[in-house]
Amino acid sequence: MESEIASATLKALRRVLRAAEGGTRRLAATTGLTPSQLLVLREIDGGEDVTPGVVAQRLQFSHATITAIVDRLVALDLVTRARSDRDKRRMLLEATSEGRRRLVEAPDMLQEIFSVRFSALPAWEQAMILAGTERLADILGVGDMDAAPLLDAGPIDRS
Amino acid sequence: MESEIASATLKALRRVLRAAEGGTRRLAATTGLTPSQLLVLREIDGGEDVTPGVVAQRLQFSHATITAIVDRLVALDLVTRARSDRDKRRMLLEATSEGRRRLVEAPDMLQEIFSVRFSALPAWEQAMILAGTERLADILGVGDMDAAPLLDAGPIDRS
DNA sequence: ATTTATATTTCATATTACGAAATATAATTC
DNA sequence: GAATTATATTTCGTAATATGAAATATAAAT
Repeated sequence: MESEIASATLKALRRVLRAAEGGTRRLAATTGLTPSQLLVLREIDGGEDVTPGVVAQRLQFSHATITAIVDRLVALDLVTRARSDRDKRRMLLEATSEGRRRLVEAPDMLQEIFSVRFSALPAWEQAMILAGTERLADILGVGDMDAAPLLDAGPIDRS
Repeated sequence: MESEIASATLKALRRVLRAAEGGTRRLAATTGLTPSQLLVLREIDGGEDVTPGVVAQRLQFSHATITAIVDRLVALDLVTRARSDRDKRRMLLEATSEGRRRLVEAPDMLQEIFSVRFSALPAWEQAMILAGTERLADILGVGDMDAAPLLDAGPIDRS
């Protein structure tokens, strides 16, 4: 027994997911990168002392997958690998200037939309959307990304 | 220059996307299917006279990709293929009883969680979330593809 | 010194995903 | 009604994604 309002919300949520999805794709297309490559490149550029392990954890991919994707990014001269001095087991990943350029050239679509369309809305509507989206995120039960990068521990099992 | 409220909304939106993504993955893991296989199986089970073309359109995959995934679902005895009598170019796809069983056994966790928690909220809050989510979907700019039957997270495109 | 833990890569393998070309059927046009 | 055009799906070749298990290397603990 599902209320009318709940199913309407789910429907809207699906639209949101679909739109976000499409955005990532179009974005990847414009950069010449695959979505996964783009995600990894962003993670690398977005943090300090980024290692393959950190990226894997953040994106919920296996280490082997990250290695393969970083291989490609290095081959494309978008990323460099260097051993850490402090702990020689670790590889430090950094975006090259070309890598950063690509990210700048193909900015986050969601962010774009928000800086344009969202800010065109009246304040009360912005507030309503913010409140609704935050509550929605709460309901779906994922903690704050900054605070808890690890809550979501469900790697895919393909056995 | 980005407003505080816009970036907060963006942040909440990212939490939502993350939750949806994680949900689909965990779900696929429990069924023993890959996320893509699960999405395709759902599309097939969820409609009437489902053809590869319809599935491709709904999920925004190429026909070739759908063919490959359906091949696997058929090999797993979760789906059957049969030529349409009306139009012999078309292949009608149907979930087998085993295919339906899998879907029932592994219901959409996100939807489940959502339904339970959402209905526990007071009516005014439900209304606010609905309004916010619908506006958000409008802003993100995708039309209402009405019957998109299920939460849709993460197929990959490499163009 | 040995053991245990951590970080990453290599390897083998399955799957995803695509575009282009091929195949088959249906609908349209002449 | 034959030729053309459109539609639906598959096949083919190819690249990338993603995994688990094993290998490698370093660090930390006993």
